[in-house]
Amino acid sequence: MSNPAPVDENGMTGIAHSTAVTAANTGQAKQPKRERGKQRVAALMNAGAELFQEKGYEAATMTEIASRAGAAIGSLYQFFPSKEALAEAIFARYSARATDLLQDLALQASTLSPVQLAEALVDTMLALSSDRDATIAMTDSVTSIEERRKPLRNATRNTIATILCEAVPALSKARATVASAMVLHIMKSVQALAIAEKESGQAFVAEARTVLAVYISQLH
Amino acid sequence: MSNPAPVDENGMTGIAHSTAVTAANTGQAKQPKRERGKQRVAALMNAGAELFQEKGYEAATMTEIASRAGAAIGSLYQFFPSKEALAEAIFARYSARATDLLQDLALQASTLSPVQLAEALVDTMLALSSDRDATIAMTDSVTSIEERRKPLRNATRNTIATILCEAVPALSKARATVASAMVLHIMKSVQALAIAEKESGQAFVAEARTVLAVYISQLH
Amino acid sequence: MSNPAPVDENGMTGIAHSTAVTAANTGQAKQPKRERGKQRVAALMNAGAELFQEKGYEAATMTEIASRAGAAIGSLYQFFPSKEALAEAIFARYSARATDLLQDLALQASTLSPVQLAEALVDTMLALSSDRDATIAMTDSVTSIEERRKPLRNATRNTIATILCEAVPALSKARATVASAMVLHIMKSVQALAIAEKESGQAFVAEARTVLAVYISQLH
Amino acid sequence: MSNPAPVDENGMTGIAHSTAVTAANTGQAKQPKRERGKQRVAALMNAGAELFQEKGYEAATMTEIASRAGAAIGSLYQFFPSKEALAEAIFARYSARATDLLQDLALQASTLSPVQLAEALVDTMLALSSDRDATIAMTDSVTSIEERRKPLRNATRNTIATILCEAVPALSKARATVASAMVLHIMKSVQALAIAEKESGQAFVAEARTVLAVYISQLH
DNA sequence: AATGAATGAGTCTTCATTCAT
DNA sequence: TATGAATGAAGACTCATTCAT
Repeated sequence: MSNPAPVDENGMTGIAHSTAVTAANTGQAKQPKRERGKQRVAALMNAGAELFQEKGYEAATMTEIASRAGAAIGSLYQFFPSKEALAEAIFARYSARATDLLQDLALQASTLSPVQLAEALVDTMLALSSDRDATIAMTDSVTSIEERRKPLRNATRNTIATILCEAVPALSKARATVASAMVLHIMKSVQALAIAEKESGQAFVAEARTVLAVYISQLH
Repeated sequence: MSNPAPVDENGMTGIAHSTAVTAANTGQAKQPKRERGKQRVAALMNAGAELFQEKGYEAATMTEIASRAGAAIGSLYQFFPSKEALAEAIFARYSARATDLLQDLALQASTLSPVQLAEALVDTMLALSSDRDATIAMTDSVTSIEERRKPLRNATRNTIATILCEAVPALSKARATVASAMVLHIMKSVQALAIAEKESGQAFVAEARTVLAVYISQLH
Repeated sequence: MSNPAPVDENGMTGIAHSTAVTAANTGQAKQPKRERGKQRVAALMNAGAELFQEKGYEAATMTEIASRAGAAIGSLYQFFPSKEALAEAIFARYSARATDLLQDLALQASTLSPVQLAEALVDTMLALSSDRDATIAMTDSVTSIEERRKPLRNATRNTIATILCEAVPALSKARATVASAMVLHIMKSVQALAIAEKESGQAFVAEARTVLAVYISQLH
Repeated sequence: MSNPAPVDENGMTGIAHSTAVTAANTGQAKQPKRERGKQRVAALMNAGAELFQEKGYEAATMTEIASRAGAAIGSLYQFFPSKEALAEAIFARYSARATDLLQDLALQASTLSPVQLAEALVDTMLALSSDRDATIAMTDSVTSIEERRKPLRNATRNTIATILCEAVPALSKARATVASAMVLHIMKSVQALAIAEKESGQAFVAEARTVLAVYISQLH
């Protein structure tokens, strides 16, 4: 909302389905043992993602994040030992989701027509929008995320390149690489244009599907 | 650099050539009377734009901005009464440049082929990239800029829509509006892809030109 | 170790053998009813004494103390209702030990030569060194201990004065008082010099015995 | 006051008179440029030394230190970028003073009788008492000071050993080394006993002079 | 006009203590 | 009784802004 058209790199890996999706794999965060704890961790991460996206990483305060999740500041620190750790956990969750989604798509790529593929890619983007804004907001400020982002982006592009090669058998490896970047960029228009503007959103999503289909169709 | 692929909305107005390009239109900034003052203001704004882009709005400190511009903190406040005022001045400069550039393009639009138009649009984007990153970095944190951005974007889209209508006479007003958003988004890929990755940058710029040409050509 | 040469006042009372050695005399600590409880209390106090000495009173955290004693934080609070209560219990234990030791020495003082007395005093100091560091570390931060320390010191001096009077019958009460303070101070060199420097430690202990013997011998 | 009998190692170097005594040589502290600044730095260091000694390093808060010096918290941080930096500056001042004082004494050692030497040593101690308590309070908590302390102590002992050798020509190097440690320890009784107890203080100072004279006289 | 020391509100983070399980 | 998650007051430190020089 406050980030009307953030179109950064996105992220979806070519690696097998991410094993863990919880905060723990990020590093220091204490793993919640009880069911209650899991819910709290999720609430905390959601609140963090929202606030990071609304006001930016630096401007979002840990106190407000805890407060929005209905927790005390101490509780937030029980699970995430630092603001950066929280940011990394959010990034990890986003990264895992993106990876899973694209991976699934790769499995069916060879059976899809350009139009169907375009639709599937747009849908993938729509499903990820929630954490994406937060991820973008964190990039400039959190060094560790800045570093993790490039690999994610490369993995994503590779997977898309693979998908393109399956959908368009004649496509050379080299062309697929460049094309994957453009496909990814066009996919982002869904978030940049459609989501930011609810009214005319539908028209933009439709346009994105069209452009993607046209672009994929003309690849050779 | 630190902002690998920031592809937000950009900004180019449909309004007549911006009247003032200096900080003056921000309202707060004191107008320097002599040449020396103008240079200092420019240096200050450049330093601010650089730092905002490198570290993000919040992380950039007024002290460091002044320091990079070779000025004392007191001098910075002499011209820009607050950090927000500095941010607005930088945004205003970017906004004015974008407006001017696109406005010029609109004058020649009717004489250009789709391919030529695509090239011109890409060139416009390349010319603006320096201040764009800073503008994006400021958006989340500076409320006043968040508000100014939408109008800029709308104006930009209108101008692009106008350009498209002139280049593709058969295009309806409604379609031109949606198309302008997509054109703008594709233009941003230049910054998102090409600038962020110097090595393969050229290939991406070329791809952007192609995609834009293809997209414009198929409009009707 | 981290307290290379802490030579504060020490503590040994002139009062009869301390009645209770456990945390009980602190007032707050709950008396454990079974053997297992006693062990746990001792473990907790030992862990506290160690940590207070290693990192200082403030830097030592209740969580780490419990953890080192192999107990949960809740258990620690079961026996010691506050950090200060734990500190007081440790002080009380040290105080009682010191009192007992010196008291025993007083009983035999009249039968000892200056050299033998010097040796006995040095041995007393060596026996107490473990808790002394912790006690010193707590003094600055825990008001209640700061207050308890002076009485302990006075009592200790009184007992030493008594010992000196028995060992050196000609000694006046007034002189014995001043001398006791100096004797105590020299005793502390054992901890300050000998313990802190393991290599040359033996030489220092020997020197302390000598000085003490010389000092006592010349009293009159 | 709250540290009635702190008798840690002290510090006086054998190196030539310390070059700089200001806070700057400690490391990061910004050097005050105006006269006003120097006064402020001194006030800040005095307040820090007082509070560290009264409540211990951890318990003393930066806010209270600034407040006692009549400065804002921000001003304190202008000169001392961290609590540790302040601690180091105080230690450096103490270290320099101690070095200077002992060095001066070494120059006249050969002309002094044991009694005169004893008096001079006691006077040296009295002159240093103000910063000594603070230094001791900082030792446990500030790693960098813990490390600096041993060298200071060694240097001090060396200088004292040199003094003893000049005063007692027959003294072997080895014996002088051990003796210097004991002399230093006895010197500390001045602070431990005399200063802590104002009433009977005089008697203790006198006793210290006596013991020192006796000890030095019997060296051979 | 230029300078940079001074200010203090606001941020992240820690940790003693409580209490539901 | 034992456990450890939850709480929030308090502390170190930063930085936008002011103002005396």
